[in-house]
Amino acid sequence: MARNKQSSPTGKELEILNVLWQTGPATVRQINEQISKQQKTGYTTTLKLMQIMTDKGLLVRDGSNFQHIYKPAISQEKTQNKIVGELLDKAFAGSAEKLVMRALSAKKVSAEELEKIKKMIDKMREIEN
Amino acid sequence: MARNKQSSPTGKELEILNVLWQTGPATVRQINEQISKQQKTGYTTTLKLMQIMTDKGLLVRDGSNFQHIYKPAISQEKTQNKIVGELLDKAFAGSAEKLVMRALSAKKVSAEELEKIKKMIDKMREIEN
DNA sequence: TGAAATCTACGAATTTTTTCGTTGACATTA
DNA sequence: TAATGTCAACGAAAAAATTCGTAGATTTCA
Repeated sequence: MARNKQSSPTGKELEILNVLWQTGPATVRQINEQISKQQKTGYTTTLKLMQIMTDKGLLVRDGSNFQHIYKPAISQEKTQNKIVGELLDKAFAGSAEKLVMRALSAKKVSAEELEKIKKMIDKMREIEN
Repeated sequence: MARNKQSSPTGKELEILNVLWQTGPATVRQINEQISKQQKTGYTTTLKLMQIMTDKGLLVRDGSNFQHIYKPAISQEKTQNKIVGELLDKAFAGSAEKLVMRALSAKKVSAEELEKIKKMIDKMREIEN
């Protein structure tokens, strides 16, 4: 039975979701191969995790064939929003500005991307006024 | 004995660190009171956690008095950087731009703060060139 | 001083997350 | 069809994170 609304996915769950978001619906084996590139993981480990995730409502399974095909039940966008929301509370006292500042300094961002961000800010300010 | 370099603090650990960063060095009780505002937590639970954190090197303890005084052993800045770095990998495929976009849309940011961010971006672009 | 309150230390239990071995069903192909 | 390989289900174990009860030390103050 599907469980209730959850908080953010755990680390491994997120890894699995990432593969699915990037490559589309996939079998356990395909996902396990991707995951194992970074950190070798047993097949049944990934399988179990994905079964649990299905139970939680994080994944949807098509079991009509021998090989079950999984896909995310939640969008990357929504998940990212949830994660960022939780992070804001947990580590940035709710200040999105502080988080943005950290993100900008944590990693090199291309001039092009910086431009996109500025545009976004301008758009937000229009709405504000 | 102090343990090795860690990955990001766990959820509860972060809660404790937040209190310490915000209010400065404190006793277990003071911290427990703050934490319990959001989610009731037993005194010994917090105590134990803080002892473990001290062991891990996340906190420093002054035990010269009856009431031990704890303070963070790591700066908020460094911790935030680490957390954001991990988050980038885990949930944003390493793209700081995407994270920034999410953060901006996840929470209302004041015009003033938006301005600060723009300034930061401009500064970064100067360095870039 | 002695009862009550407060504190740390410690061990252990609980919960959550992650891992994996085994089993039996189905598929492939020689 | 028989051997071989792939798969999902399941239970259980291991690891990590969190919680708490109890005991003994120190402080407070009536």
